[in-house]
This record gives sequence, structure tokens and C-alpha cells, in this order.
Amino acid sequence: MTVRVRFAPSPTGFLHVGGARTALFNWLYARHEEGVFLLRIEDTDRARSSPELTQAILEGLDWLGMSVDEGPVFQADGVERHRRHALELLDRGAAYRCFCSTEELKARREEAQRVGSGFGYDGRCGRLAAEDALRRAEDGEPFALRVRIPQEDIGWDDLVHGPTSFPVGSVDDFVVLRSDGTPVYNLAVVSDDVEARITHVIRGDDHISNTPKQIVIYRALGFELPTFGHVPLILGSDGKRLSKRHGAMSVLAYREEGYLPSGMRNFLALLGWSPGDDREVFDDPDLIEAFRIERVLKKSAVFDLEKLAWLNGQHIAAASAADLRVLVLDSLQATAASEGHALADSHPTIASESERLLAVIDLVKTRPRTIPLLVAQVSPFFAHEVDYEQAAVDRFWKDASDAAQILRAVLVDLNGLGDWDEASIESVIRGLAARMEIGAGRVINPLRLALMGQGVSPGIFEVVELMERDRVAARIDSALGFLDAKASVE
RNA sequence: GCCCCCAUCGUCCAACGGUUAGGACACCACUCUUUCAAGGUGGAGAUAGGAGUUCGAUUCUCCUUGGGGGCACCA
Repeated sequence: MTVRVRFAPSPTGFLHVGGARTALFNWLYARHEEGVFLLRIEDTDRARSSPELTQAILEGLDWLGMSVDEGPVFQADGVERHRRHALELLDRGAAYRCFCSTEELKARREEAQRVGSGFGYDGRCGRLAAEDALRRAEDGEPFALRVRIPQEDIGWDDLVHGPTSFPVGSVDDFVVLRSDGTPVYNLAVVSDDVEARITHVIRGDDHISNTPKQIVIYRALGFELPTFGHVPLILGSDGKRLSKRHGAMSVLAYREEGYLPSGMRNFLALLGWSPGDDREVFDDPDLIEAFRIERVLKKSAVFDLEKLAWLNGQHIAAASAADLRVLVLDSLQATAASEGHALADSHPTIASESERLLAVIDLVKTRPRTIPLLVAQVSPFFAHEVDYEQAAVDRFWKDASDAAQILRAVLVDLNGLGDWDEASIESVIRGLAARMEIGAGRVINPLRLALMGQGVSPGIFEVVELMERDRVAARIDSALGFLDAKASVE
């Protein structure tokens, strides 16, 4: 039998990190088992749901590369079937009419709370004589349908928790059909999962206490139980449930911040799961191959942005220059647009020099952990001009006239250079340092700042080579202008 | 109040009932040197507490503590 799993978010918010990981576990399991991954939007809470949020969830899944095999199907489309199933529960005697009003129930719950006893429904309408209940219904008295919980323990063998059970009496009779005739969540879920022939229900830990209720419905309706697996939640850095104050919740925010989908996926997969050995950096095929739902941990994990950043850096370093180029160009384009000019104004040749762009990306991609940081390393190789990072200026151009003197010498020697290649450039720079009787770093660091506008870059000789003769000369020239101005102020 | 779930370094993960309790992120040194947000080497850092089972518990059982989830005519 082919495995069929589903991810069933309600569109009352964007796709958040916790939901994304639940989706990921479902998706990985489906891919590993060569099964089907279905998406169901649980939109029966009309007031809180919106098409925009549904769209945002779809976009989040799409960004993370979790391809949906079936759906999205909408829970609201199944209301008639849900109602049929609820009525069938009544026919089969598994549910009864409950005439208690919401006000009564609320009052009783408050009283119970005050006295300190259980909050649950006491099952009183379940003890009504059948003919009385029927007569009251026929007289037009409003009623809800409530499932009668059997007097026995309810348990199942959970994929991640193992044998799990709820003792007799710990689950209350619950409503499946409201007095206005609309079905309630626990019924809808079962009906939909049966309809979609779901074989494995993999969902968040927070549904554990819904499971016995749903099992009762499955049994009462004569449906075969799926296998349940409850995966742990993700916590914030303080060990509390993830919320806005822990930073970005929406996975799409991570796209905006420059994380790669593969890095995010890798990171999320490692939250609560490991392959059992020391591997941590995975590409997609490896992840799918290695994933075992049985190895998912029972305890909840804390979301660690630092590790995500590191992992993302690993993915950037491993990505092809061609793939990264698209992201770099998009980013630069967006910046140009936001500043109100064309990309060609700030980076005149970046579109035409595609070979050089690829070479630059390959040169710099080992360092940055996010796309903006990658862009910051790529940009100077094509930029019309660079801004100088203050911290680097303070450190490497502390003495402006000294730095200017060194850069002038560099410019002269570089201009006299015949072959423009890394080795020749290195010998010129080192030769200059030796002649000036200073350490090579005294030349290299000010030069790096002049060329890159920042204190970080790959090895300087490669940078000089790839930046090319004219641009290097222009950069040094601009730097000299800056330094002369700085020196005159000092 | 009741029910359920969980518990190894700060964090994420390892460890057939027998290991000097391992790896990764972060941190701290050192190193390469030419910068670090890259590489290399090293360091510090954990089995929540208490009983029990066992020749031997991180591992099995129970209790305590702590944390999480749930107890709707929400999903």
C-alpha cells in the first residue's frame, strides 16, 4: 500500500517555522517512502481564515521546495460529508443529542473550576431516554451532537512516542456537530483523512490529546485507523513556545533575510531528528535517503539562529555559482530599484560580464552565511564605486596619510605590471612591502579596504586579479581622494 | 484542578545495560597570515534529584522536581 501523508494547516496565519518543520517531516517521509504528500487547508473557521493566508502558506511550502502531490484540498468543501458522518454516528448510537446550552455549559465549567474539579462534560444528555431526546428534538429544541466515549482505555502505537494511551474517564464526550448543524474539527479531520485515504497522520505534539477522540470516531464509523506520529514542537531560545518575540516566525521572512531553502530545510530537519551518525550537512537527496520517522525525537527543540546561519553558509559554499548568480542579481536589482536607479547605473558591467561574475561568486562564496553577505562580497567587483566601512577605516586607514602613501606606491607598481595574474600581483605587492621595509599586511589591509570597501575578502591577490586592472586603478584613485580628505581634517 | 507528553554540554544531535559519555553550533585560546564572517589545532562545557532492578545504569522501573501540551458548540 502506498504511503499517503498530509500537511493540514489552518490559514489563520502564515507558514511559521514549527508548521514548516511538521510539513517537512511529512514531505521527507512521503519522499523516502515514495508516497504521496497531500496538502489540506483547514479553513472551516471562516472568520479567521483568508485566501491571502492560504496563498502565503502555499508560497512558503513552494519556497522550501516541498512539492505537493495532491491538493490543496479545502476542508470547508467537505462540510456536507462531515455532517453525514456526524449523523451516522447518531444512527449507530455512538453519538447522542445534547440539549445543554452553551450558557449552561459555560456556567458549569466555571463552577467546576471554582470548586477545583474536572472541567469536562458530565455526559448528562447521554443518559436521556432515547424517546425523550427524540421528542424534544421533534419539538424543535436545539441540540448538538456529542460523541459518547466508550468506557475503556484508548491507546495507539505512536510512530515517535511508541505506545500511548489515555485512561478510562480522562476523555469527555465531545461535540461533533454544533446546534447550527456545522461540524467540529475532530470530526472533520477524521472524515477528511478517511476521504483522502491517509495512511500516516504525522502532526504536532499538540494534537496528542485529540487523538483518542479521533480514534473513537474512526472506530464508531468502522474505519481503519491510520498510523499516528506526533512530532515535537519547536521552542524559542528561552524554552517557551515560539512566538514573535523570538524573531521571525514566518518561513518567508527567512527568504527575505537571505537564507537558502536548502539550508532552511537542512536546519529544520535537524531539529528533532538526526541520521544517527555525525552527518549534519545534507543536500536534498541525502536528506530524503537518510530520513526515518522512527528516529524523530520525542522532546521539543530550541530554534537556534546561529546554527541556521552556519548551516546556511555551508549551503552557500556548496551551491553552484550559477544558482547563486540568480540570487545575487535579484538582490542587487532590488536594492537598485529601492534606491530609484537602474542596476546598470551602480554596476555597469555586471550583466554583460557573466563569466567573470561566476568566477567572482566562486571565489567569495565560502565565507558569507547569508545572501546579503554574499552580495556584499560580490558587489565591489562590479560596483561603480564602494562605500568604506567605518570599522575597517578605523582599523586599516587609521593614519590617512600613511595609508595614502602606501596606496600610491601600490598603484605605481601595479601600473608597471606586465602580466595581470595572481602570481605576478603577489610578487609586486610583496616586493613593495619589502622595499618599504614593512610587513606585507601593512600593504594588503589598506589595499583590501580600498578595493572592497570592507575589511573582509578572499585572498587579496586573487581579488586584485579578478577585479581587473582598470577597476583596481580607479578604486585606488577613489580611495586616495577619500584619504586625502581625511588627512586634511586630521 | 484533571489528563497526556518530555528531560544528555548554553543550543542541536550521538552513545546493543559495559565508552576516558562522542560530534556540531556558539564560546575561549592558539594557528595560517593578509582580513574573517573562511581553514587548521586545542580547551572549557552535560547524563535534573532520589530510590529500585542489575555484577554493572545515560540507557529499565517508580517517585520528586522542572518544562511543554491539552481539558470549547476554536482549529
